[in-house]
Amino acid sequence: MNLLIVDDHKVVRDGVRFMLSDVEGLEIVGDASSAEAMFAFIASSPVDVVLLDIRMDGMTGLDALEHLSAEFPQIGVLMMSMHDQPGYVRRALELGASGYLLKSAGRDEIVDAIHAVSEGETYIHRALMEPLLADVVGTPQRATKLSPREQQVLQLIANGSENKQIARELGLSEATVKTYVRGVFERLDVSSRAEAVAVALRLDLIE
Amino acid sequence: MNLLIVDDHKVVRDGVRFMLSDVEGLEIVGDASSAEAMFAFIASSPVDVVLLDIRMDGMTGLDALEHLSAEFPQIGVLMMSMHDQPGYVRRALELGASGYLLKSAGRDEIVDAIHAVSEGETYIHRALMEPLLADVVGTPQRATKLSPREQQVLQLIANGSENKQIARELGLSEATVKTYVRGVFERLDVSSRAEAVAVALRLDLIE
DNA sequence: GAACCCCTCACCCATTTGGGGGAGGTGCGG
DNA sequence: CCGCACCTCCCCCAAATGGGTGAGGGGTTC
Repeated sequence: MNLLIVDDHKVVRDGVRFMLSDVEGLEIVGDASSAEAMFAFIASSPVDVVLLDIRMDGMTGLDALEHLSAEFPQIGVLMMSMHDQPGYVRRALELGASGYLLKSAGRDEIVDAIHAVSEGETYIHRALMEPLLADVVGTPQRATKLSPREQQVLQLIANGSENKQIARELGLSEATVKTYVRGVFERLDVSSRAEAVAVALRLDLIE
Repeated sequence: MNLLIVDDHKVVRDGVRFMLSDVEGLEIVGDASSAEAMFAFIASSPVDVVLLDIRMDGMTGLDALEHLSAEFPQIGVLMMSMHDQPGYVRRALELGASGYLLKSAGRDEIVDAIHAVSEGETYIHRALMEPLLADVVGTPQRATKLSPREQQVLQLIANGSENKQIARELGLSEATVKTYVRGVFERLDVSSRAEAVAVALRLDLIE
């Protein structure tokens, strides 16, 4: 089985390499420090499972995941993250991830997860399952995606712009901007710009 | 020389361990996954240099750094981070760090940094020096710290509260809350609550 | 073609925010 | 003791925000 490690932190790449170096039937065929490098590698070499960091420079892990599972659905993607918020897990699964690991995971768990993913199963870290299920069953799931315009507007809000400035910046009327802001509030289930920014930053919807 | 690794991600701890396992004159005497564990270890065993993740569960790396350099000034602290914002670096140095590494660092850089720190020098990742200097020389340095009250207020703002609610929550008058908000704006050099939340989240001043 | 989402804009209205000013109190370090 | 930072509160005022309702057009999907 061919494993590709994608993470922009060299210590993590090397750490995983060492941890998995003596696992039977598993070959680490490469590593990449960016989404671009990952796609380049996949295009030239067969890969069965990708171990993908959820947060990277430039294109984030989630964006990369989206393209990856759209273009190469046969490849199993195991997301790795330092975040244990259910929102991340949910979004990753929606975008086609086969598994979700925390960076606090030990060797055995990583190996288990890779095996599970290579056999088409889904592996989720134990500690994440419960809140995830509660999230699914329970509350009116907070959205995990904004429309492009909404995202733009929220980004500008996070940068300190007020509606008038945003309208000018985007070439819209102020009324339209207000409509988008309301849309953001609804989707994120918040009631102020500040809270919206907090939530969106946590969910990686904006930078 | 005795090195202690502190990071809540097991892959990072193990990665560093493997990377440094064959370095002459360097002994990795232990690792810890939390600030509490770190202090417990230091209390019972001599440590020369601590490799400390800037972000951890519970007490953050920066909090831990503050206590560490206050109580054990003879210990060299090398901060490790995924963040390359100058704000982090500045704050870490203010709090007594001897060096600052990115997690994208390779083996050689880590070894260099540890040696530098053990000899009392300060090691900063090349790419971080320039913006840091620009920051020092240039613009009216954005503050890196809020007063406790300001921090509380901003935290509530990030959670969606408005001034009246904050006042009730903290048992203050609305006027007082407004004063704190103005203080936050000044310190962070921003002009809206939303921007303040964005900046503070990035600087880890609030959760 | 009907349902649905996204984009765009408008009007109304109460409340909140942002930005000045000032002013007392505590407590700590030089 | 004096400054300084922090905490607390008050006044004023213009501007921005949040919360409705409504409405037309474009595109996709079923």
